[in-house]
Amino acid sequence: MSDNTAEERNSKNFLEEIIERDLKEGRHSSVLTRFPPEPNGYLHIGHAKSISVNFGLADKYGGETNLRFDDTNPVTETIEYVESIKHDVNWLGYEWAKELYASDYFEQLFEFAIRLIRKGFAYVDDSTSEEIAAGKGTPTRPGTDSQYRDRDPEESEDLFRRMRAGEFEEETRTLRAKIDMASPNMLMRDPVIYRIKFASHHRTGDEWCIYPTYDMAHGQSDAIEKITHSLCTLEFMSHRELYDWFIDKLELFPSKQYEFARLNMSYTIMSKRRLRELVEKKYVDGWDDPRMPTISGLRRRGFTPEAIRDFCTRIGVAKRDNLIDVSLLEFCAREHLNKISLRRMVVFDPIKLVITNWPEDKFEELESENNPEDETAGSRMIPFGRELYIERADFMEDPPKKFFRLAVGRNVRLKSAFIITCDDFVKDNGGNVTEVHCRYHPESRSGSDNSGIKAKGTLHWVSIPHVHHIEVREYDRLFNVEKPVEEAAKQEGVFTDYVNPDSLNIAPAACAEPALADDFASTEKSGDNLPYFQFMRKGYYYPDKYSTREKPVFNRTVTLRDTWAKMKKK
RNA sequence: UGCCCGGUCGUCUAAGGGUAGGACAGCUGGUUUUGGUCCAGUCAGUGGGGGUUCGAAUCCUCCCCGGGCAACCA
Repeated sequence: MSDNTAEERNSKNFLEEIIERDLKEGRHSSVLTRFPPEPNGYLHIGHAKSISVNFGLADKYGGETNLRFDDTNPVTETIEYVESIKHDVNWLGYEWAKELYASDYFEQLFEFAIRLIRKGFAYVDDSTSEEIAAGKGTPTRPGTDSQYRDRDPEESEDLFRRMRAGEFEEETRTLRAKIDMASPNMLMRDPVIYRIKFASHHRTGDEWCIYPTYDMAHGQSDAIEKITHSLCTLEFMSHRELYDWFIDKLELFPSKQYEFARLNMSYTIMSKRRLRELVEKKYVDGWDDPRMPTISGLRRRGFTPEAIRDFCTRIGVAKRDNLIDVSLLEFCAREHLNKISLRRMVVFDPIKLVITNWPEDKFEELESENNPEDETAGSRMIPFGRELYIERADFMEDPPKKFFRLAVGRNVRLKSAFIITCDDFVKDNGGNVTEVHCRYHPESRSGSDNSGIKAKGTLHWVSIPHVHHIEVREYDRLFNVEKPVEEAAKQEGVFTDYVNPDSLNIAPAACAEPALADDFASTEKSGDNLPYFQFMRKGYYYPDKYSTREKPVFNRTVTLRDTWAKMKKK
């Protein structure tokens, strides 16, 4: 046990310090957090961070976390999103204490509003949205009082009840908190807290035609649930003053809001609005397109929940803006997938290899381990014969010294099979190599090699008569600049200008060993628990949701680290 | 130009008056029937100026830089 690990264990992030302080000082005796998504889009990796923070912290201190949908705007919210969010949180491996909805509190929030009106802390304003905006002032100029600001509380209450009754058109009246039109905090300049919307709500239907705004609902919901630590992202910082104001004026449970920096990741975007735009304008296949940073996209791509949780732990929590390198996510994926994935051999760009001293009609089944990292994973059999496919890139006519693969006069090991020596090759009229001829060494059989022959490299291969064709989809980053939104602002363009046109490359007929077809047949019922694969020397792959036995489709999650590719670049 | 946050290796994140540490990325080697994994090593940082102090990433101050704030969105 070194000092370093001890140090790591003791280091706390600022939220942990706050919680420990509150516990120690007796402010709270337990911890209750909440994850409060608005059901107006799919969850993304940034939400995973928030989920990890909220559930993780509660868990660390023996507390619980509620899942509360912030569903105060029926215009944009749907049940489809509610379902996807629940699914994603579950899939990530978290269990909420209670499933709640801000809409559960509509009646109570209405009563809160009445209470504010009667205390003189809120008033009905007949101004148009333009007039309200104009009256707000600017960050450097104070606002001006609405002409309705000093309306009698009785009159406001009456109007507010009539708003609820549906007597007024949308946009004609709002309820505003009466705070301070000169506050340096724009949000304190009499914010609108109720608005008229004749919209059906996914839970309350047509019961309401007035809906509370975020500020009227969020903190109050926290207080109703007795949330101890209400953790949100930095952009809500200036809402904190309002959050506290409501709790103070309504004399509610003193929930406290703390803000942390949201996750930003290179070569992607993290805004529901913009992700929706990618979906609607068909830049991608849907919210779960494997290139999307959504949880559903990552799942379809083949990332594991463990990898995503590990990622969220590694990125930490702080208040400074950040841009996490996507390579960290890839590292987390490789680290987990390496331990659990089944190894299979798939040749993407085949070239024929003939074992000249192997009989034409002879085939042998060779055993190969499913996962060298996991003895319990067992093994499978692979047919071997005279004619095989290997990767075109694994043979060179004119190899450099550092090339460890096939070339005339050189040896390589065929994975789980024999060492072969290359004698010759055949070219077509165009000068393309069409066949490679090799001799195998019988005494070099995998597992009982007493040939004494050395081979620098090992190749994957498939027996040509036994090939199963599969479609493989290889993905690259969705955007070709690190920060698409910032870049667009700088160049006075739009973020979609930077969508990477080569983010999807389909290999329609890669050649797979037979075992892969069997693996797939046995998992065709689909779901979230398909097996994770490593195609040897290539990368990690996961069956796509549209994959069938007739037409197997695999998504590349991430490549293997490739130091040879790096050497070639230099 | 107002208010509020923030600034530590390339990227994240620790150190809360006492040796600036870890991870990812990079680079070197070693092992290897995956040029994977694993192992070892290495490169690299406190935005700037003053001040307090025996001692400052840490406290004070001025400056610089970055972000947020003017939706009947959340």
